[in-house]
Amino acid sequence: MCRVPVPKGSSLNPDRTRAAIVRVAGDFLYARGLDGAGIAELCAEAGISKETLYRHFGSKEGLIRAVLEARSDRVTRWLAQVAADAGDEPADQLAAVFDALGRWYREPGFRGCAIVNAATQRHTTPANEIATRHLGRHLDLLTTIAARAGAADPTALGRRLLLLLEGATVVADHLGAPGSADDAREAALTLLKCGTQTAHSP
Amino acid sequence: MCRVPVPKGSSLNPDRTRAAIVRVAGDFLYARGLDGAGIAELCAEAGISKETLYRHFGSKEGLIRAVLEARSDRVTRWLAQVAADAGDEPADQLAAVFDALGRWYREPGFRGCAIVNAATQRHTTPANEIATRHLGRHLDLLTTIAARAGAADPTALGRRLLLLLEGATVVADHLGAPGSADDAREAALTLLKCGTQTAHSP
DNA sequence: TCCAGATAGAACCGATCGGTTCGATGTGAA
DNA sequence: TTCACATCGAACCGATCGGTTCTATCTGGA
Repeated sequence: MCRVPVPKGSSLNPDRTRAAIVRVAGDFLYARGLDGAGIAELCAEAGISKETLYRHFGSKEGLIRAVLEARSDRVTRWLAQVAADAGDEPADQLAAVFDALGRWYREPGFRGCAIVNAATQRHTTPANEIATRHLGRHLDLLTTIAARAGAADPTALGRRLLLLLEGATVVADHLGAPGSADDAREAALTLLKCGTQTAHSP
Repeated sequence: MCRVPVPKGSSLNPDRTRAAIVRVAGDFLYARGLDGAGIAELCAEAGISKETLYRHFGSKEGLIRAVLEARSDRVTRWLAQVAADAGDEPADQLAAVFDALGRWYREPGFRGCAIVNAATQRHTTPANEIATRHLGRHLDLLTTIAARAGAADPTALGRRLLLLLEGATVVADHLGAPGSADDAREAALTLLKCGTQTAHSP
């Protein structure tokens, strides 16, 4: 009841604490922008003290790096899983990816891609590097799908599909058009068809 | 030589002063980000006093609004002119637009679209509204081209082309790939061809 | 000729920023 | 039992923030 540094009965687990901070701070910084909230408010939101934050992350930039890397890993795994769950047909995988994006765009609090947003706000390391790697991961996924579809030039097709993915996210955010995912899906399927030498139906 | 409020021989012209501030502040805020520089440094960069800035714009947000509106107008006119200069063929106009974007991506100091960046950093009015209108203007241009090309569904094709435009800008910025404009051009021409009922060559 | 207004430059304001330190209090492993 | 460590809450730090106010100086139109 009274305010004590370590509440009785609490379990002291630094790793778990750190993970919890990354999770809460990630949501908070995404919603408010990197410069839209101070450390004090962030700590209050996370229910931790500033000392705890600085012991775990060293600085605000350190926290941001941890948050962005965790988010990039999560999003990358998410899209890969969505594609994998869509079966073996590349066109189905592509459609599933954009459909998943569309559901994301419609979630309350959607504000675009957190990693791209962060790189836009900072445009310096580490945000920049994490964003570059993040887009590269998306490019890998799309290029792989393009290759499995038998594209004449899988890397070129992958790059074009990436434009649709990133464009859809920007348009959903700033034009207020979550339906951009549907447009992107249809465009992607068109590019896939036109970029594929032979239909591989038996 | 000595520091005087109004240098001898200077011509007092508030409108011209205001326009100059918008121009310099636009470049400065684009390069540094809206929260990356303070008013004091901005005024030093523009060679004006804080009082002058606040008399013309009232607040930092007022300055940002003026800067973004001016930028949106300029970019919109620029792309429309590029399309107009490319002749009557819709495919040529589309290619010219993406080629022009590619030249922009390669300019030193390119940092993505200033308006989209601002909306990402603020995500509140007025930046949000200006960004929405800005994307809408691009959409108008692309939809018009799609319609003139005889697209079966000009508005749908316009929306898909917009994804390519915005996606190319994001990818050029954060993946460090100015060649995204070429990818976008090829994808756009493919979508145009596939979305057009009949080739209108005589 | 005169005066309203534009402007520079500097001082100043309260608020907030990121970050540090400290004491009190608890946990968990040796 | 002991002690290193995790944690909270609060006080504190210098710097910077956006914004205001002042004086002095010059322009441009009445």
